[in-house]
Amino acid sequence: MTEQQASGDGVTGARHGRRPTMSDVAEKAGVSRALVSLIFRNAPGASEQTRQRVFDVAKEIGYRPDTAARTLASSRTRTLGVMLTIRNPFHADLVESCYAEADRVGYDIVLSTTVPTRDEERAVDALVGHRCEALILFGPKMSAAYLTQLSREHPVVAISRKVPDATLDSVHTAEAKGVRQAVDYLVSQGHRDVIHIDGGAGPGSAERRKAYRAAMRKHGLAERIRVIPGNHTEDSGMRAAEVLLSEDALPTAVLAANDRCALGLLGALHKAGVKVPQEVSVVGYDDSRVAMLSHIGLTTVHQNADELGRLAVRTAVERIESPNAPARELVLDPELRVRDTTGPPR
Amino acid sequence: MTEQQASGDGVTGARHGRRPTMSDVAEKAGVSRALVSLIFRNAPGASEQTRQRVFDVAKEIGYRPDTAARTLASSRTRTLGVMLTIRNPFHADLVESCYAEADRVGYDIVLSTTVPTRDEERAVDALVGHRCEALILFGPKMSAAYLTQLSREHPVVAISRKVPDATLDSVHTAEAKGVRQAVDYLVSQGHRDVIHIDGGAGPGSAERRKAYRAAMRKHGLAERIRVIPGNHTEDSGMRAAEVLLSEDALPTAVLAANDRCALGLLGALHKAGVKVPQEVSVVGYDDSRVAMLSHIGLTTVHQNADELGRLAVRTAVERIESPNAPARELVLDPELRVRDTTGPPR
DNA sequence: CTTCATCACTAGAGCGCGCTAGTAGAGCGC
DNA sequence: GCGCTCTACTAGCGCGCTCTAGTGATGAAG
Repeated sequence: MTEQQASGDGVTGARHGRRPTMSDVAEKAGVSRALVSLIFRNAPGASEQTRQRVFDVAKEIGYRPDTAARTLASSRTRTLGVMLTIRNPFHADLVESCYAEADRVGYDIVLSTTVPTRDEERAVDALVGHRCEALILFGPKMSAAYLTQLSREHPVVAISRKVPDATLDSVHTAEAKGVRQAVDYLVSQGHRDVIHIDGGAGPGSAERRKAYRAAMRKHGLAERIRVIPGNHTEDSGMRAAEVLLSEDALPTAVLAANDRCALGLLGALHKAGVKVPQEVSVVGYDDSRVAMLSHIGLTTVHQNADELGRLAVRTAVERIESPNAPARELVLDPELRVRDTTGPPR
Repeated sequence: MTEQQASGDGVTGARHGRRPTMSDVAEKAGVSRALVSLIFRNAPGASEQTRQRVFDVAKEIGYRPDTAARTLASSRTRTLGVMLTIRNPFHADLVESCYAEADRVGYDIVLSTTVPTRDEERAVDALVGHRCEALILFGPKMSAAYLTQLSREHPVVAISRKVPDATLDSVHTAEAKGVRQAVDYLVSQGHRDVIHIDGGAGPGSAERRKAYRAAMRKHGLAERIRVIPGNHTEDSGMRAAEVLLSEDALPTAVLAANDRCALGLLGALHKAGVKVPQEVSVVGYDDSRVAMLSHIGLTTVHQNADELGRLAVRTAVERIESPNAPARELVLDPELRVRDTTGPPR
């Protein structure tokens, strides 16, 4: 690493003084603080002329409303808290649709991500601390007990997680249906050795695992059922590949926990010289936009991110407006998207 | 979509009552509010016994400190604002390292992303509204004027963006060096028709474009210089592919604006049946973890995300502590990572 | 005994804003 | 003139917390 002193004004001068407040604007514009407040809230009751002058003054002295003070003073924050895993490309898709819908209904969004050094509880704490009026959790892995407790204290919408006897709203895809489609398709192609890398405690994993077992049994392949433990990261796909490659024979098809897992698996297989789909077919889950774009052409179970995000925001807002309404579960239909990582068995 | 009423308690009961405050905790624990405050700030001056009792009571009634009130009351927020583009996998890498370093130095991080419906200005406004003590901008595309103005009002660290005559701190990779390595390598493999899809107004694009031209000239390939306009999204790679495929002959190598652009390009080439690297070699830029993992095995210019994030946070904190220190520019060396999307020309 | 330090705790101001309850003044009808 | 309405504005409380300047109790030192 090299370090240089920027060639600009060298010493950057006495900057970053006291942050201007509403009173500063009011004083400079020759009006009361209350009027400035009113104007910045877009409330009626100020003349157009004064309004303009206040905005001009504000811009001139670099005034921006203080979110903290606003939040504190008003009972409403009109803010939704979103917990996500930033590494997950599917979550990026969801975030975009959430923003779009939140804009439409006049809410702000605050993001809080989990990273390896920051668990879900910390991410949630940050959102609650910001006084979000509702929490939208993308594929939460937290315990059902914690989730239930949380939903007692705040409006909570879970995406891609079904909670039995739920006291919270959830929006998800019919996991079983997606898995069934995938297995049916693989079997119709002639596959019999279809294995599943599961998502561990990840959202929807239990349902997918169950559905995989059921679908295999339906096709009379109960004896070929095999589940390799995994999770929702690329790493689990790579590890599963190691396991498979260490054995005598590869299965002819693998149903991965999600797209990330599938990508990890593909990477490891590719490194080992295994041809996809000639030697092994691979199916993902999510259809995150990246999977579609890359030249991988991943066959995967499509979840409608736009719709999931939109519904989550709408449900959250409705929950805020009527906290005592019955908990709802919105279920979207998935759809298998056949691309290039699947084909007939070798 | 189907909708079901969750099978739980049906009506969710009278929930989400008034949020408990410090006073509630104080009253229930039989101490003053000030003491509770002190305990939650981890300040000395309370007995171990009382401390424990207060924590117990807080947990029992579900108290969590209100960030807004905290922020308002204290001059410091110990919060760094990070502006990013959530779609960009490289930004995910950066976010992770920022969190890790922020934890180490005792700062919080607030994220604000740009999405198609939310531009950089709005993302920055949100951060400033949250009273972040410094802003860390991942590859900002805003005008130099706006950036300079912003840096006069707040400590600002830009990642991957060099600002001439800077009054702000920046942390980036030696763009030119990376591009030169890539061109040198391609030429050493025998390529002569090396074209460049540029990043438009994206961070570092100007430098990379310039370096590409210089490197080509150095190899006596001035006449082969060709820059296709693009940006930092997958879409631009796909569009560039369209352009190239509509022509008589493909170039033998393409230097993409970044990994996302390279991925889009690879996808489109693959769909058109063009073999990589046999017919065309492709080089990315960033080395986001996804590029490495996928079975793409993208040849790309590695930027050290861990180090970039770490340095950005450190620089931000140092800037907060000494606002008048000279602006700094930290430059890391990039490194070409040769994988599977490059080879000798056809 | 007094003095002083220390510990454990409290009172209360104020952070920047939203919002309710007001007021001053203009315009109007009678 | 009077009362009325309407527009354009203002006063000031309080949101939940931090933080300074305290208080009272205890114990050790002199």
